[in-house]
Formats: sequence, C-alpha cells, structure tokens
Amino acid sequence: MNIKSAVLQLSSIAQEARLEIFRLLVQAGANGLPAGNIAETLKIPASTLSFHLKELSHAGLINSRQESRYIYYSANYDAMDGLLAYLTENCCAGAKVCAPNSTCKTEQKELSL
Amino acid sequence: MNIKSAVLQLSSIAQEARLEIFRLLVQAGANGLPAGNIAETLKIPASTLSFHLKELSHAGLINSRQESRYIYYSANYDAMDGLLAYLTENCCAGAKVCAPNSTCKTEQKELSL
DNA sequence: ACAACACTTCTATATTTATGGAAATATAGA
DNA sequence: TCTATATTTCCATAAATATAGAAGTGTTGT
Repeated sequence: MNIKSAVLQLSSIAQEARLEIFRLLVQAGANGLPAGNIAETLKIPASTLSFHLKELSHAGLINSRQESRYIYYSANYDAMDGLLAYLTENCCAGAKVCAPNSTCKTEQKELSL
Repeated sequence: MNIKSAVLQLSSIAQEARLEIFRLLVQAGANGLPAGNIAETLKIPASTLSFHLKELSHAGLINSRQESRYIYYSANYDAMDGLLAYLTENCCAGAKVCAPNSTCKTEQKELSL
C-alpha cells in the first residue's frame, strides 16, 4: 500500500452514496449484488450509481463480474483489509496494534523528534 | 457512528497532505506534535497546514492542546477505532469480523435478498 | 511595551467532483 | 431479428475543495 492508492481508496468511500454502496456490499458477502438491486435498495438513479460504482472499482475496493445480463458487484475484502492496515501502521511508534479495540492509548512509547 | 460522521472523517483523510499528517500523528503517539514540527517534517506551508489541521480536527480524528506557545496536535485513537469498526460492521452478513487479517472471504454466509 | 515567534484567518484562484436526463451499448428471450 | 431489460457513457451544470501569500491574533521573553 502506498499513499496515492490509499487516498484513492479513501476518496472512493468518502462520499455518502458510495459509502452506502460499499457498506451494503461489505454486508452482502462475496457473491455481491447486481447493480439494479443496489439502485433499488438505495434509491439511486442508474447513471449516478454507475458513476459511483466506477469510482469504487477504479479504487479497487469492489469487484464486478457479469452473470447473464446482470453485473454483480462485490466488496474486495483484501483491499479493505490492506487499507485499514495502512491506516494503523506503526501506530504509536510500533508499540501496539491500535485498531480495532486498541489499548494503544493507555500504553505506548513516544516517537523521538 | 453514523454515515454523515463517517463520510466527514473519511473525507478528512482522503487527501494526500492530510493522510500524511494523520499517519504522522498516529505514529507519533498520544503526546502528538506541534504544528511547526509537522510543517517542517512534511514541507507544508503554515497556512496550508493550518487549513488541513482544521479539517482533521473538525472531523474529530485529531485533538489539539496549547502548551506554552506551541499547539500540539495528536491522533484521536478512539475516533479512528470507531471509524474502522463502522467500515467492517456486519461484514458478510455478520458471519465474521473482517478486518484486519480477516478470514471472512473464505468462510461466510450470504445475505438473503 | 516591544520584538520575535507560532499559528490562524482572510482572500482569490484553480481544480476537482457530483448529479441525472438522454442516448448508446450489451444481453437474452420470443 | 425484434423487443425488453440492464447497465454504461455522454454531457452540461452545480457545488465543493485545495492552495498559499498577506494580514491578523495570541504568547513569551526582555
């Protein structure tokens, strides 16, 4: 993971419609959902949804596959894990893994300046 | 955690300069760093840095405190944990906790539609 | 009070991003 | 092949965001 990719991925979910889409797919499991199903569930116009799905795909946070005339979108769990790991990397100068449910804030060593 | 706050927090780190600032603070530990130190480390002009620090503070991902004539900024680890938990909430229909180092992708149950 | 320092606010400009209707493309059943 | 369905691309418009110099505010030491 590098900073450009991390920013791209974070930008892709730093938007209400896209975060809803992403969370829906995270919760839906590996099979994912067809675009029309997402549109209906979240009440998003087709062209707007398509724009957002493209952003998420481009960032690598979701995958897609065609199945007959539907296109199924699904969360890329490996990418999500990689992003979260990047955010917490070397937390508190490497004293602890910070998240989730970290104890980092109570026990740490300081970074010397 | 609600979607508006999550988007605000994600937006605050979905920008290269701010992600660098945030990661520097995550790694620096609870004492944090004075603004001038951050500016020098990351080569960011004072006014630009101030703008970014305000964004991160407003989102709640960092805290600040005045100490003599320096203002120390530090990561808010609780907020970070809360955000990461929100992203992985009910991952794979609640079958597993997904991140980090999840096994969610290999063992899961599907969300019924 | 004054000077040096640390940081923020103001301001203008440049750039990026989001929205959704209309048209285009792709798939599959009759 | 014709038609319905599923999704994407095109396009114009609207809105939000990033940048950094200049000026302003607050703090400390003399």
